[in-house]
Amino acid sequence: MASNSHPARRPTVTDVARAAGVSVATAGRVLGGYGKVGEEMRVTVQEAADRLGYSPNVVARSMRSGNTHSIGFVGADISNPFFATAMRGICDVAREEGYEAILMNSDDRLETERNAVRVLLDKQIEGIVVAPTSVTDVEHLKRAQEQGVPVVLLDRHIPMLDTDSVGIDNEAAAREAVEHLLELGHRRIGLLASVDPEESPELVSPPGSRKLIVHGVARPSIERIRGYISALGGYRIPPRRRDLRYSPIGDIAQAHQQAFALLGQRPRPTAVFAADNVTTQGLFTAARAHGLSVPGDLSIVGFDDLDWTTLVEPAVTVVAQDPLAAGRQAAQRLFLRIKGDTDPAEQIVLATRLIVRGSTGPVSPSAAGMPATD
Amino acid sequence: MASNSHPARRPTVTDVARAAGVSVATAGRVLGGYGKVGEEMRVTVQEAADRLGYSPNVVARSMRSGNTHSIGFVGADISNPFFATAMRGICDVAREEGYEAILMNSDDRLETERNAVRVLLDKQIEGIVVAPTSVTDVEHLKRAQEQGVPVVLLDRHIPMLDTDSVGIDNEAAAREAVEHLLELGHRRIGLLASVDPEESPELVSPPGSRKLIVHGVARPSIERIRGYISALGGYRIPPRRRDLRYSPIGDIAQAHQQAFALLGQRPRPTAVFAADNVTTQGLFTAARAHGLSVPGDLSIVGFDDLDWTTLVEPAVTVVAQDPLAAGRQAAQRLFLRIKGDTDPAEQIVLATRLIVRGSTGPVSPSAAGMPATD
DNA sequence: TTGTAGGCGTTATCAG
DNA sequence: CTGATAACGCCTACAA
Repeated sequence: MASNSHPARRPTVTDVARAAGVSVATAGRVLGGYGKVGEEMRVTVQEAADRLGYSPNVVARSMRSGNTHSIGFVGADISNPFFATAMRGICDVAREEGYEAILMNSDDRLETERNAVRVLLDKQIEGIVVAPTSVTDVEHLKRAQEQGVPVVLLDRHIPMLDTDSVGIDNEAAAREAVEHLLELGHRRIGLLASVDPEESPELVSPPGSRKLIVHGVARPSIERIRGYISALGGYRIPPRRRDLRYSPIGDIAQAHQQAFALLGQRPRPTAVFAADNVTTQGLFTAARAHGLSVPGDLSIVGFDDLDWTTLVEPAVTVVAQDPLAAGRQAAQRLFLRIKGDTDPAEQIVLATRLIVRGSTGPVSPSAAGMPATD
Repeated sequence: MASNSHPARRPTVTDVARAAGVSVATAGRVLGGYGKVGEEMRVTVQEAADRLGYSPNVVARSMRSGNTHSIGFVGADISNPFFATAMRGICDVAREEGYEAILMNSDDRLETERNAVRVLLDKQIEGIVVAPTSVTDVEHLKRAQEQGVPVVLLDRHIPMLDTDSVGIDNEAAAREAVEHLLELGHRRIGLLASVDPEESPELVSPPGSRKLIVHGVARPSIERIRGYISALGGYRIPPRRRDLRYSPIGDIAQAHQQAFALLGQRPRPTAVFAADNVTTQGLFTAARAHGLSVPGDLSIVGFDDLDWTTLVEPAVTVVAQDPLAAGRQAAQRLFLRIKGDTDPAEQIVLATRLIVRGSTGPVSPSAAGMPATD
């Protein structure tokens, strides 16, 4: 009842030792569970510890041992379902290993990410999982590695950095999605993608060529655009600039507008591939706003198997990835490195799956304003 | 180029002091930004620090000062959108204060939660935001407070614990939702709720009374059931046991099944209130599985304004809360306490909003198998 | 088996 | 203003 007014300083090994009438070394051995201690001593000390409510100060322990048993995770935004689920996987693996995870949001801003990494390093975390904002500006990540703190990349691979990464084959996944549409007879297929306004992709057609080439760093959306172009190429269809629309990352309103504009064209694409979950949602609402019947007037393929894609009518055909597995794998890889594994960096590619649902169907003659060229 | 093979030990104040040819005390003053240092010394030390790439070891700093600049968050599951968004709010406020957040999932299991809290305390975090699993078993939280570590409750209030809490008025929110249905003329209104199988609510009718009373701790779902009963009571409608269905927390398949069973009754309720986002989804899919037209055959009110509720047709009428604000407020409260505020514990009640959308409409004569009793 | 002493990196205290 | 020194709580040599 009579608790001290000032919040009772946590008892230390020294306190327990004094209370038990033994040396700090002995108390330490019992409480830390190392070395040899006689049976009587052990119980005496343990009783004293229990009585005082002793619990180890892991900060002091970390200070001595150098092991903080903490890892860091840096992602764009934890409220994004992809990162939230990945974080869940990371936390699960961390717990299995007796570690905890510190979470930092980068908001997809390089400066914030750099800060986050620095803070984590200063906190002496033993490893970092990061979904990097930039694939070119990576000094901060390199520095971490040089300090002996392993880094695992999530959702992105950085060739110039000798680092494990966990992700998917974005180009192949997109290609599969678009090929699905092509096989259904669609020939005019639009694309929606989220891009960083600062480093938006450039579509270049070399002089004298009808071909279109994408310039830009290896962000997921860029690679997915490549997949789209590549799939069309397989059918000898040149992509048209007007059929590719971009919106800023994470901006659902812009995604809707871009999709709406894309679908307002005459003639209109008979199918659209949305390269990420935000544009998928924008595409879906835009199709409805235009009063288009799906898949009658328009076929839709989206990215990421979010709940809502099965709840709407018709359910949306999507490219599915597994963020929980991605998080787990990234963490597992990280712990291998923490434990000293020095194998060459590996690029782990997780499977994606095209889930065909009601939003895609054969091209209808009425919808196809322009017949296929072949 | 010639980087050491063994990952270069981080330079310490001592290293910098030696390199600059000054005492550790002076170097410490410059690098830690405390005390008085002459201008020449300052630049000399700073240059040496930059040259060596010095960065403070905050673990050692924490060890001395006792301030780890870390807080903990314990929630059921970060991959749940509610917690993910709340965590986002917590992280944002923490960053503003120069703190970081350690995340731990409790999976809604008491034992896991206890462990999490213990680990966090041992890590010397300075405060905890927790969405507690149990409102009765709170020894671990009390212990934290006794150690001088402030605790703020999220999404739940525990009367027996003298602790700040941030949440909503679950009973009032549910009542508003059900009253909306009553005003539309519905008289037979079903309820779906997620409950902990271990402490499932009991519906008791005192002998000789037609009244139904809910026993159970103050979990959100229980309070929402109270709101449902209270709303019906306002219209002199006795709740019927068969119209109340429960499914285990987080189990979407069970939620669907329970909803399906509820809608399979003859006569069927003309409206259903789902008390949380999982049962809302189950209710929506079950209605479709029965081929019911909404709101023609059945009106639906759900809980939580998730994305999908606006994407489906018709959009779902829901009770909306603001998890981002909840997280922010909880963290703000926590930092007040960390800074020493000793005002009496406050129970912060955030506003909810009934968003009326297409899934609710007036009761149709054909759907009402049984006329109202009055 | 038990105890003593020192140090991890930082900051605070005290002299100079 | 600067420097030597002790201390935070724990663990590990080493000595007894």
